[in-house]
Amino acid sequence: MKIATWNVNSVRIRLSHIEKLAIQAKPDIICLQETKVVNNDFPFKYIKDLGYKYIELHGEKSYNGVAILSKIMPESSFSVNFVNDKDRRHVAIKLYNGLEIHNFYIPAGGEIPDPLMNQKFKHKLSFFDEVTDWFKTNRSEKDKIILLGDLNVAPLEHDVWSHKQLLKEVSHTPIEVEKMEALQKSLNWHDTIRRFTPESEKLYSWWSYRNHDWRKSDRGRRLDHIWATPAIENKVKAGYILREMRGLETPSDHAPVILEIDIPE
DNA sequence: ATGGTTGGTGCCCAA
Repeated sequence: MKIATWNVNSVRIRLSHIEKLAIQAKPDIICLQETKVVNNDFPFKYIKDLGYKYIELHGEKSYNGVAILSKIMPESSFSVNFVNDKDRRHVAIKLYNGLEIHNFYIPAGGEIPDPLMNQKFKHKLSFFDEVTDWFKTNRSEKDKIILLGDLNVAPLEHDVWSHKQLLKEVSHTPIEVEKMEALQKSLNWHDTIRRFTPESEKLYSWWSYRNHDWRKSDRGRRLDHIWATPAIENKVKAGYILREMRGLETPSDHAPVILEIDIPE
């Protein structure tokens, strides 16, 4: 199986980009974040014509929104509204082979990394706490689960272009990394992408629109992740980032991340 | 220290 995650920053304006991913990488399942559209206005026909007959949505107007596009029929799907608010940031599917996939769009957290001064940062930290509790309460590390999406934290020194310059920047502050590590410990999740690129090597999935030449300045961050429980860790065959998709015409600021895993459908 | 760009919206917000 091949599974992709991609923050597309509006699904309706990125249809040709999704088509390119579908044709070139041929994922069985594509998880999207920041679809920015209510369920009724989702471009169903275009996506189904690409071969993704099964579409699970948790969308909202203008902001956030997640989707799972699948060639394989899911057994069931569900969404959780973490931090008890209206944000649509999670959707999950369970397949007939027992594999469960959780697609997340974790809050970005605003500009100021202080939960007392900045409600958005507080929201982000609480979101991590609730997701951690949810997995501890409802799932076990013996379950076959993939957790993926735009987690909006670059945890490792070489997940950002300058560790030193970003220590006080939201996405790379010690408190956020601590929250992410607590989530990682909840089910002993494995970072499937870093297994294939040594921690000493720079690896990014996002480059700001605010750099004139993203390729030249290369001031990226690894905000998008794919994790697996220990139960399926040994089935993982490959994990990588499709950097070239950041260089398409009118691109998303994120690149897709791909997992190849040896689990029969 | 500041500003830089994009998307969806509606007389700016969020990233």
